[in-house]
Order: sequence, then C-alpha cells, then structure tokens
Amino acid sequence: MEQKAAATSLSALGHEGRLAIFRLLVKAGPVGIAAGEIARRLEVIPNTLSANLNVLSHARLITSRRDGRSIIYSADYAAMSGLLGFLMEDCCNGAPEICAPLGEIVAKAADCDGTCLTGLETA
Amino acid sequence: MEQKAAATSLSALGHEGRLAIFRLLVKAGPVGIAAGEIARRLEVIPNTLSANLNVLSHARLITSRRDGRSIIYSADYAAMSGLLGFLMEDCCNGAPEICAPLGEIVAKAADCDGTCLTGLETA
DNA sequence: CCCATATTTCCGGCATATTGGAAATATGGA
DNA sequence: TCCATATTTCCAATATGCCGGAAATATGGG
Repeated sequence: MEQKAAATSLSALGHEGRLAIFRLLVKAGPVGIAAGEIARRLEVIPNTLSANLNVLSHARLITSRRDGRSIIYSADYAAMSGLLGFLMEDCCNGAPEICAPLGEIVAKAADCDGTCLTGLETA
Repeated sequence: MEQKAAATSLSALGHEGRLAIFRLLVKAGPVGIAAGEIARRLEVIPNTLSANLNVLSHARLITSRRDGRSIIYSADYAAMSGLLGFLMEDCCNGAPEICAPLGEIVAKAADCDGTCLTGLETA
C-alpha cells in the first residue's frame, strides 16, 4: 500500500460517524449489514449515512452488494490488514526493539480468541 | 481508547503530509528529529510543518522536547499501539476467524526482526 | 401500473482545514 | 547587547468537508 492510499483510508476513518460505521461492519463480519439497518442502529439520517458509506467505499475499506431492495455493506478485511501492516512496517524497519508495546497489544488482541491470530508461533 | 480519541488520531494521520511526518518519526525512534530537520527532509515550509506537528501533537501521536534552539519531536509508540489495538479488538470481538489475514500481516511484520514482536508465542 | 420500501443524488449553507507570507518568540554565541 | 538560528504564531484567502431537506432512482409486491 502506498502512502497516498493509506492517507485516504485513515482520513476516511478519521471521522467519528464513519469510524462507528466501520467498526459495526467489522463486528458484523462478511455477512455485512444493510444500509437501512446501519442507519437504524447508529441513529443516523439516511442521506448522511449514504455519503459516509460512499467515503468508506471510495477508500476501499468497505464493499457493497445489492440484495433485493437493500444494499449490503461489508468491511474489507484485506484492506484493513494492509493498512495496519503499512503502519507497522515503518516501526519495524526503523527501530525493531521499540515495537515491543505493539507486540503486546497484538498479543492482547490474540487473547480474545484462540483462533484470532493463529500461526503467530511461527513468526 | 475511546472512539472519539481514535477518530482524532486517525484524522490526524489521514493527511499525506502528516502521515509522512509520523512515519519519519516512527522510523527515527525515541531519539526523535528536530523540526527543522523534518522540514528539510520532507521539503515542507516551516510554518506549515509547525501546524501539522501541532495537529499530531494534539492527537497525542507525537511528543516534543526542547534541546537548545531546536525542538525534537518523537513518535508516541504507546499511542500508536493503543490505536492499532483499538482497531484490532473490534475484529476479534466480532468474528475472530476473520482476523486470519491480520494475523498474517502481523507475522510478516514480525519477520522484519526477531526482536520486533517477541512474546507472541505466549498468546 | 401503482405503491411502498430502500437508497442515493442533488443542492445550499455552514463550519472547519490548509496554506504561505510576515511577524513574533526563544535560544545560544560573539 | 547584538545577531543568527530555530520554531511558532498570527492572519487572510482559499479549499474542502459536513449536514440535512427534498427529489430522484431502483426494486419488489399487489
């Protein structure tokens, strides 16, 4: 991921409303959530939601598919991984010993479920 | 980290110039870089740089200290960890099996140096 | 075809962000 | 004290972002 794309993604997430949308979609998983359902859960006006979904979509952070009259949005996990990797590689390239706190937070995240970050033992 | 603070941090990083500054500081490590040196390396005008450093500082992503006539800026690794953790916890809480790509990117980052993400074996 | 639902697009006003020039502040050295 | 360096602050112009009302588009059912 190049820097410009990363900035676009970060900018898209740098808005409380959009961050809430993205987090909701991340929690929902690949099944996704219909736009109207998102609006109901987050209590936002449809047109504003649509604009924010458009920003997230343009930043490649979410995808959409039509299902009847509804449009289902889902988080793009590959894009999310790419973004996190982009931020982490800087740290490692420059001063590996400094990344210990990062390792800790990752380990903590891994604690949430044994299957979440499997395969790390090989690292 | 609460959502509002996370959005502030992400918004600060969602600007190509500021992202470049932050990445430079992350690579520099705790030693940090003087404002003037940052301006020279990134070829930005001092006052614009100062404004952007202020945004990053207000978002708690960087810290500063005076050294003679220079002001040295450093990345705040704890804040960075907190931000990454905030984004990752959503994923794990919702659909752990989906986070495999995240685990891979973390493992890849760990490859950069054996000491980067030590302690993960215990996760 | 007509209607209800779902979502987006259009539009205008308002708020905030970004930028660079110029001046102000702070530090250290002669 | 005077000067050079380093950085910030002030300011104004411009640009961009955000929001909500109203209208338009798309789909499915009767």
